[in-house]
Amino acid sequence: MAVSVRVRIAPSPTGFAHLGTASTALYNVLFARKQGGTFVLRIDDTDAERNRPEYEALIYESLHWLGLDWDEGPDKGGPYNPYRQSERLDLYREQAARLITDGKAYRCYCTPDELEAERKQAQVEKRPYKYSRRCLTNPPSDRSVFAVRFRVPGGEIHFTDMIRGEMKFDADLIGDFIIMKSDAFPTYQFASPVDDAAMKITHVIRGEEHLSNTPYQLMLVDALGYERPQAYAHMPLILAQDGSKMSKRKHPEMNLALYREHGYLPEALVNYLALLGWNPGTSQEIFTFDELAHAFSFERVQHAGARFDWEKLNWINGEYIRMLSDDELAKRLRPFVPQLDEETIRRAVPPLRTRMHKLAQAIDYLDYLWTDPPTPTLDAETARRVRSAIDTLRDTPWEPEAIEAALEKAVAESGVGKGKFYTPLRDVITGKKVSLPIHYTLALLPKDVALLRLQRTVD
RNA sequence: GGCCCCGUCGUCUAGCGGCCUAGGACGCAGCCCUCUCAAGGCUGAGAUCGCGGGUUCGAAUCCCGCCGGGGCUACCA
Repeated sequence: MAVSVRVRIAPSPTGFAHLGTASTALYNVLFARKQGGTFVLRIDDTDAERNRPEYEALIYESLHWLGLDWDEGPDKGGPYNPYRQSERLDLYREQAARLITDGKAYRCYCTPDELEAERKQAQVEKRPYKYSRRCLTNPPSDRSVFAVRFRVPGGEIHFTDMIRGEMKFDADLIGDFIIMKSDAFPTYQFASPVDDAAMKITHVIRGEEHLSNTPYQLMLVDALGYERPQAYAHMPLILAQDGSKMSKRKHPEMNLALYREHGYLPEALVNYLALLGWNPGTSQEIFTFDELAHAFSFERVQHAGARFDWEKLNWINGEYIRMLSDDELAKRLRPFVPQLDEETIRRAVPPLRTRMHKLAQAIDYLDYLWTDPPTPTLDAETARRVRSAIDTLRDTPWEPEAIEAALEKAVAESGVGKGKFYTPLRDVITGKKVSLPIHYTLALLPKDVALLRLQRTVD
């Protein structure tokens, strides 16, 4: 009888919500949905120094925006409350005490400086560093501040990674590591496996940076007598364009808020993220969420890190924009052009939709509607053509089709081509070299305003 | 330094011993459409499969070494 799948993400609220969190969350959700399992959100706020509640809110917000909703979490509760590690401190302390009682962990009174000296010494002697176990064999009696160190049993650690297969680590190479900090907070290495066990997590899906951490956590799981998770999956990292690891400092694309601000559709970002490191084995590029959940499998996850590529994201986002209905696109455009009324936005959608790879670009096409462009100086011949445009437009119904027809007639009579005729009109109306097709450009502007802008250049 | 993961067009990738003169997508170039910009259509350039050895009748695919990148080795997660 198979127990139902339970997966989790455990982000740290130490800064803005970032891309890696979204990516990991996505793979967890995809797996959970496919297996009919449960997706848990746990807040890993054991770094008292750097955690901030507002960052936690940012995580909720970003994940909700992406549609990656969780079944259990600090905000909605669940059978394994609480879901914030800072509220589970008693559990970690109890378990650490149990390990100490069992002789599987011990108090370490070494100061950071002393440990640093040990490490340096090892480096000088060109030998791999392992904690000296000074506090295990010969603890000082005159100190009171301590951390708790796990007594690493050594041996070989085996586990299954759903992406890479059977993994094997030599734990004799791992030194005794700290599980409880001197501030009585657990380290990640400790809190994570304790909570995974307590919350009955069956599959641990996380970034590749945790692959080497797995033996640490498995030793703890064994020492505590917990059941091991069924399997792990370590997802390839998302790299910056230059192939380096993404850093918050140098790579703004890490910040999830940025995507919303620029007008990337959450479903497009999800689609892109799914394709970064995974492929369906078919030529399909655009997926609904359900299609992703259905097609997803760890066997088809890439083993190497993948570089983030704006161009591909832009293309996918453009595809999604073009697939939206007129009304839906108008609705999503609203926050980007608050200067415009709904009716105007709605009328701008048809010519706009093929011209954006992100929603914020609408501003470049539409800002002439609320910004008065400078009045250019026209030569005599151009002025003559503008006058003829004014004449024909004055009696034309203010609709794109009618305007187009009227203008084409004026063009034919002018003896010059459309390009020569329309370019100055575009310049006068928008002040730009690029705009929506001229008849839309005109139609979106109130007729009197459009005629005024034209008229004042020829007066 | 030690341990672990990884290495196919610029990028994301297909490939799991012969179907590969290495396929697709993004991007790029040209042409068509066209009032600008897009979108769309059509064509095209682009990878000696990191390098060097093996194994094999035959290797991008298997093995070894090297090089390169990344991760872990924290009282950060």
